[in-house]
Amino acid sequence: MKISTKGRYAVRVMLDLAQNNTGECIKVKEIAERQGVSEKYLEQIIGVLNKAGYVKSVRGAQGGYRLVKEPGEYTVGMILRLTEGSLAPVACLETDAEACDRVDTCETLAVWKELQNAINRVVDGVTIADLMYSEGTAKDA
Amino acid sequence: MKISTKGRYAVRVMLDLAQNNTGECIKVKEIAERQGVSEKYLEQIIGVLNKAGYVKSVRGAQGGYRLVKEPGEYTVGMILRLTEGSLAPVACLETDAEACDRVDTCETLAVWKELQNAINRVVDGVTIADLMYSEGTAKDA
DNA sequence: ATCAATTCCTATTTGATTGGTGGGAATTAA
DNA sequence: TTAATTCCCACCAATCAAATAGGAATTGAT
Repeated sequence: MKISTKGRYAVRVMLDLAQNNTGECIKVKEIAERQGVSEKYLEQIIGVLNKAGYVKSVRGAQGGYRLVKEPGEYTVGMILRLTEGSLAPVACLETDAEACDRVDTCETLAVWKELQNAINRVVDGVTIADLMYSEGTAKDA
Repeated sequence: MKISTKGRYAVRVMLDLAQNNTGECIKVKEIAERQGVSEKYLEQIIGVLNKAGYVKSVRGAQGGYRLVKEPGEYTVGMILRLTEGSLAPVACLETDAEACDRVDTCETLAVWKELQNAINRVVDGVTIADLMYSEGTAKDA
């Protein structure tokens, strides 16, 4: 039940782009330095964000990346689902799941559904904009 | 972000013991047959439940397992934490986590904390007794 | 006393996934 | 033309998931 570095870094990349937005392109190298993460690895991750249209790339010298939309329009859930693949806590709840033959009698399915809903409510309720000025203070804790 | 078979099977074992309780010992073999899962694999899993004192074993012929407490006293969270290890969505929220040097400035920590709380609320709010008569109907869905 | 059923213990295996690294082609502003 | 950058893909090491396997220890029944 862990979110992988890929998903976490992706959120941090989006947040970094939002916080350091000056209208200019931001290079992977800069993000990697600020975030303390391998440039090569981030390249891959931001590539996914790019293909999905979450960021816009400019190739060549003086190139880089910028957000396509406003920070408030990206939920953490969107980013995680894109990079992690799925947030379903069990495979049989995935959208493309092949039917489990126990689905009609599975007494545990109810818990996993509740869990999935709870997870979705959190990640879909938080946007990059929400993270921009929070300085590490959780609503709860 | 998946719950492994180990955790899921553990919940099903506990539920099976609860539903098929006749006062007699229940053998791993029976559970394996009912649940459609490898006997040898279940052996390992129930061994963990046994060491933790969640079930009581009787060795030798005519031996088997039974629940120690009432079904209502076992939450899904207890069982999952025991078998999965931890339900924290990121390593830095684990109880024995070594401090991340970004902890003071980490803007994303707040989301992970919320997520963890949401997960805990669900799994700690559902007991084996709750699952016993549900027949696959989720509160939501 | 023996036997068969059962739990208990631990090693091994297979495949997938995670978390990267590395090389180099393509693109483009200066 | 060159240097900076994105883009693309192959590869790798370590870890984990999900079992499988073999046999020792225990015990009720005969």
